[in-house]
Amino acid sequence: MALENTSELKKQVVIGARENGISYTLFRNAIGKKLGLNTTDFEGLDLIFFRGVATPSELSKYTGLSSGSTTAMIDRLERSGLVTRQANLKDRRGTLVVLNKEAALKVRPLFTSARVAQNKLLDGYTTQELKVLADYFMKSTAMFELERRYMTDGLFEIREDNTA
Amino acid sequence: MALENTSELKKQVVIGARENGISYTLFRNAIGKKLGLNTTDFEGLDLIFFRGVATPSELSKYTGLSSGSTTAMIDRLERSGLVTRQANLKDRRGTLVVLNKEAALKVRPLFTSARVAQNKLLDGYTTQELKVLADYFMKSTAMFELERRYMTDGLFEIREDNTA
DNA sequence: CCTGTATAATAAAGATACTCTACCATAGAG
DNA sequence: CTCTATGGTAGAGTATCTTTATTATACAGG
Repeated sequence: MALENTSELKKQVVIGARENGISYTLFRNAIGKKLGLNTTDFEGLDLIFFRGVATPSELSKYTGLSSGSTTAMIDRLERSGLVTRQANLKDRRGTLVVLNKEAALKVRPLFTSARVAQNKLLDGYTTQELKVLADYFMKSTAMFELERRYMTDGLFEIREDNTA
Repeated sequence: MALENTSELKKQVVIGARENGISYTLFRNAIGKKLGLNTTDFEGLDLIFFRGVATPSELSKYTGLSSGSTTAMIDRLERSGLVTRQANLKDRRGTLVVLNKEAALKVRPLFTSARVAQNKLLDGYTTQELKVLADYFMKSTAMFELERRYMTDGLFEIREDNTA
């Protein structure tokens, strides 16, 4: 029974991961709408929010957008008063996009409820179980990243900032 | 040490979940691009692919699109020969969108590699650990769904197809 | 039965966002 | 101190999204 059960469990995990991803995306879209931002702009803001700073190139990679669209996105965010472009002293070709203080005050509260709920959810797991979850996410992320590169570039590229 | 460790682990899980979501989305976008579909159309096709059938309403909820955009999306998928609209005998107002056989043959191979990799990844976990993962995803999905409703509707609605 | 209201889906207009190409400035290699 | 690669922006043309209006059907109540 344990063996069949395992197969069934694996299916549940795969489907669960999928549905979790969907609900997470829809939740984030709802926040974006609350802020009056479209999906793209909120995705960008989200990265800047978590990192504090981001370059247009990073935003482009993160969102999968073309460089032109990324410029337009930053324009819109800047016009909305949420972010500011700053000179990049390390590379004078580049630009840094930083989050405005008022933006942080506007965005953070919208995440509060979910953050609390997520913490409460994780309180229900033992240290050992949390390790399993953290381990899974790390490996799953690496896996999807590899699969994406495999899809995009045709085949593995050995040298790269990542392992693989 | 165990207690501090737990707090740190929770952070890792939160960040891991986030990055996993990002990599999953980018991976799926790469598949969509391979099929010559934009993000929206592929998201729709993806639902139809996993379910076999879907109504326009379901597609609208799933993608977060307006009804008009959903109609346009189905038009494009139909023009691409990937899906077909069928009459819904249970509700004559409605329509059913079904996946064409050729589409399945075209789409499935693109998921094969990732499916195998995902299976291999899950092989590394015990039955007990898989239960933890499945449990987490179920609860996390419900949590985000509740948070989304909370965000969208302003407050909880007790009666609904879900628990809450 | 048949009237009122809600739901499913579509259509078309106008606004918005995306891709692509071209372009400028700077970095880094040889 | 050239040559090529990288970071970013601009603008044209195309594609997509939202909004409003419309048609058809469902379902509840009198």
